[in-house]
Amino acid sequence: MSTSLDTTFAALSDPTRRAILAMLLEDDMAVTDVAEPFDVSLASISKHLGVLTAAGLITQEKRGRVKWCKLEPDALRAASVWMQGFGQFEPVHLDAFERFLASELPVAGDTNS
Amino acid sequence: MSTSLDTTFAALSDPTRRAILAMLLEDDMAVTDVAEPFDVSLASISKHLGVLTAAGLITQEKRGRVKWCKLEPDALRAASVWMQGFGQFEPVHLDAFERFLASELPVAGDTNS
DNA sequence: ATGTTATTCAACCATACGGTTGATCTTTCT
DNA sequence: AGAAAGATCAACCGTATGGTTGAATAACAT
Repeated sequence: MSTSLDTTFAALSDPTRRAILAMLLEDDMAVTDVAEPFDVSLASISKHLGVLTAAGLITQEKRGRVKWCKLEPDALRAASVWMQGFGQFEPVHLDAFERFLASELPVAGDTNS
Repeated sequence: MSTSLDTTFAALSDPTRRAILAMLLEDDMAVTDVAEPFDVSLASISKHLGVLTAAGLITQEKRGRVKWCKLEPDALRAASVWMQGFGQFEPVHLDAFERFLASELPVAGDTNS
């Protein structure tokens, strides 16, 4: 299952995809609902979800005509281990994480890099 | 100083660049020496170093005609925090990190993704 | 049977990326 | 001064990426 670090990091390099992951952190979602907050076409989101799936960061399960997207946090483990090897980062403060999520929300149409 | 997660993750998505970072973990290096183990042109490595510099992952200082590359592990902090928010990854075993480094070494010309 | 909703496919476009080669610039060595 | 070493620049090439639109497929509703 473990896809390469190449794929993982490439998947994480896009802000839309990171925002999607953050959304899925709260709960599983249907493709249409994932797409709702973003200002791009559904097809584009579908592609992003494909990239995330290929990277193993999410899984998709079709139930009826709805395809549910589910976060797979374990896929981040390899990348996380790799990165932590470069510095003894102090244990994560949930606060810091919350701030990052906030700064990356898709909400408004601002193209905050 | 903090460049965007976009830039950081994109920089990390290339195996050559990750290998360069791993090399710099041991010691500062001149551009030519960085390039030595790789099977690509010096210009290509120079570009990679430019990407890493733009991402803040390394700094370059010219001394004489030699440009020294220095790892800046702090630049990984933001990305590390972001990732750890997605899972309660147990504290890093240095062993695991060593294994990753080994699996990513540029040594032979094998294109191990 | 027909329509509507959920999602993807296919073709296309512009831009970015990793690589190359050859010229260029700066610094050191003799 | 002239040559060699260290590194980047510039132009180019092929492929990948993120976006679009319109058609297609699949499942549910009437």
